[in-house]
Amino acid sequence: MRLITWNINSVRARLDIVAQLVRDYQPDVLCLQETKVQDHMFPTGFFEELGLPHLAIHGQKSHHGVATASKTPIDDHFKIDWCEKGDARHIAVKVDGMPMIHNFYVPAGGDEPDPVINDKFAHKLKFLDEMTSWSADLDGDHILVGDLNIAPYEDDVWDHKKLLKVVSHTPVEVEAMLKLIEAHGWQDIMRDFVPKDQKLYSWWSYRARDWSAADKGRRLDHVWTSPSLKGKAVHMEVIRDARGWVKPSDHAPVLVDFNF
DNA sequence: ATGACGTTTTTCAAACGA
Repeated sequence: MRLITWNINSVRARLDIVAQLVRDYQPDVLCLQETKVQDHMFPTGFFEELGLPHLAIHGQKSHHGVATASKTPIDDHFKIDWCEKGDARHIAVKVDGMPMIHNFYVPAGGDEPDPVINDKFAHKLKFLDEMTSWSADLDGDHILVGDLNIAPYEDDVWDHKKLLKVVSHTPVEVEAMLKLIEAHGWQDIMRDFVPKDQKLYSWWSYRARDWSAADKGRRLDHVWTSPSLKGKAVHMEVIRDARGWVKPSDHAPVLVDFNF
């Protein structure tokens, strides 16, 4: 089973490269974040033509939004309203023969890493706290993917020391994420395939003059599994090339093959 | 670290992203 997660930064603005990804990599399940489209305007016909006709979408106008597309039928799906804000940051799907797949878009957190003066950062920490409580009570087999907006390890960013006060890599966020991982025993699949002392990124800013040459990346996107699924992932790659496609997202897709 | 870039909207400027 091939799973790809990708923060697409507007699905409607990027239909061409979604098609390119699906054609070139043939995912069984594709999890998108930041779709930036209300459900009634989602390009469902486009996904049918791509061979991913089964959709579970949770969108809103302008911001956020997640969508999971599958080759085979989605038997069940549900959304969780984290922090009771009514925003679109999660959808879970159950596809036959696979574990439950949770697709997340965790709040970015704004600029200032201080919950007292920055409501967005406070929201991010509360969101992580709710995910931690939820994870602690979670039974069964689950896959959790998405843009979690935190690069936890030193080699998940291009310069650990320079990013210590930059939201996405601050100690308070990293501690919250490690606590979240511990709560369920989440397996960090990307790091099972690339050792923690090697650089691994999934996002590069649009603002760099030459993103690839500068290579000032961060690993903001993740694929985790329940501990019961240890050993089921057989391949992982960050599709870095996609960051250089025409009119790219600032995130690269992350691909994992599972042997269920 | 900075500045610079891209998407969206009761648009042509501002909010948001990370």
